[in-house]
Amino acid sequence: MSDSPILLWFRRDLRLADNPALTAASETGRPVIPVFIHDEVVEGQGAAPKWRLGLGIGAFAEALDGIGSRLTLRRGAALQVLRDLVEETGAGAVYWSRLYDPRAIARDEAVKSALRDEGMKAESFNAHLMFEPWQVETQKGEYYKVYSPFWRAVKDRDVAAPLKRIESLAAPENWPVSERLDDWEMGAAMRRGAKIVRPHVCVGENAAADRLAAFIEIRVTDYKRKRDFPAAEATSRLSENLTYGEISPRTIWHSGQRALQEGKAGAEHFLKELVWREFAYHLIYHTPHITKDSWRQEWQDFPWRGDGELAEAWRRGRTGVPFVDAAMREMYVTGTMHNRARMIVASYLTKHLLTDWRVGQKWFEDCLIDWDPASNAMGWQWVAGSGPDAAPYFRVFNPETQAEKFDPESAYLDRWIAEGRDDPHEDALSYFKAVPESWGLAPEEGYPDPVVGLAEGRKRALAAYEDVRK
DNA sequence: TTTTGAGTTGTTCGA
DNA sequence: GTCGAACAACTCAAA
Repeated sequence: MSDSPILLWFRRDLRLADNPALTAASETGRPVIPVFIHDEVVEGQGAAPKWRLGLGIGAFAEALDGIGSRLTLRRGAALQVLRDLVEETGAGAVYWSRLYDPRAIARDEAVKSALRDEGMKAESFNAHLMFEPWQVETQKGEYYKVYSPFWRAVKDRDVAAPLKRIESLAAPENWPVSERLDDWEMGAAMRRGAKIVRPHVCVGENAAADRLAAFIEIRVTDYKRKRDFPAAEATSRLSENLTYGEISPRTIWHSGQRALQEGKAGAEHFLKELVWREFAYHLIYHTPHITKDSWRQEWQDFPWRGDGELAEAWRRGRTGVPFVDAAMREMYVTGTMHNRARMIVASYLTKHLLTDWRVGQKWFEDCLIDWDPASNAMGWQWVAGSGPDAAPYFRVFNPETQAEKFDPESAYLDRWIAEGRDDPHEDALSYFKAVPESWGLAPEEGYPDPVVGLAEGRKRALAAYEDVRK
């Protein structure tokens, strides 16, 4: 038992550096068997995140090969797979990094108690967050419901320095049999050609570290000024890597803190964004219904429209509102969307089209390579008005005004809208190659008329929101 | 217990 | 073109 192998169950912590579970396992000196389990919690993901996860697993398997270890892949219910592996390898312990969304918590609690009942050591670690949701509380001992006080509560806390990259792992006498990643067909649901999206993703721990370094070196100074401009390439784009744990939040935190100390202007705004992610996890942990139901009880009965033609126009980037359509196409082709654009398309769907925020949430889950259950639940409800720290009811984004303010040169629209342009941008054309033929889209078809007038939509939204208030 | 100040990201209208 | 006010009222968090 004392020298029995440890199963290291990887999930969204696909990295060798600053991985507490991995470090703890390594320090025992016992053989470590890295495992990734493809279970229903993975199965429930949308097309793009699942495809992107497959790329992440592939890169991480290579990284493990590089240090003389290997990643064992198995399909099935997590508990059963772990039991099988214990049986096959004689492992005496299972380590993993905690997750915080309700589905994962339910699964992990069941796994932990079952394994312990069966005499196994089962330990979870924190690799995903800087501040555990239960370690931040108000003076009254409650969780935070507003971002600013949350920020003030954590901003001066000490965050432990990142752990060193693991350079070698003791191998077991025999490796368990692994399935082949290709057989998992992680990209099978990608209706948009994976070939179209592939050039826009940035996979793996090394790439993530390079991305961070480049951001801190070049862009953080102008972050405050430029981050709101979707055509500016002023953001870090690290959400993609954070999602799969290819970089740790505290690695980013410490880089940001160093930049702050060096007097780089945008550093504090950057750190605040990282803490927004923490806040989203704080909320999803304390109020897990945020992923499915109105966070505010009084919004439960808001007469949202369900899915339908309007939502379909929104999904297809054919609302007739250039900024909205540009953003939806950006997401379809690249798997990401600029933050400001996310707010605008969400506001348009929930307010101008009065459509249920869950319709939008679901489409984002299908399309975003940085899909994150906590950030998205919080973000959608924030825009819809049903969430914590919510926008005042009268805050309805006007996509035209926003375009004038944040895309004054029209660079974003030019990049993503092909119709009616003499020499359309390559990315704008790639959208038409990416969409399913069944959508029947072609750039020469012409640009659609607006599905609803902006002024009319705004008026209608304000009236509906007025009603719910009473 | 009560009070106080504040609350990510907006738009429109009229001066 | 620019600027301030109005658009509501309520909840949150700390003093």
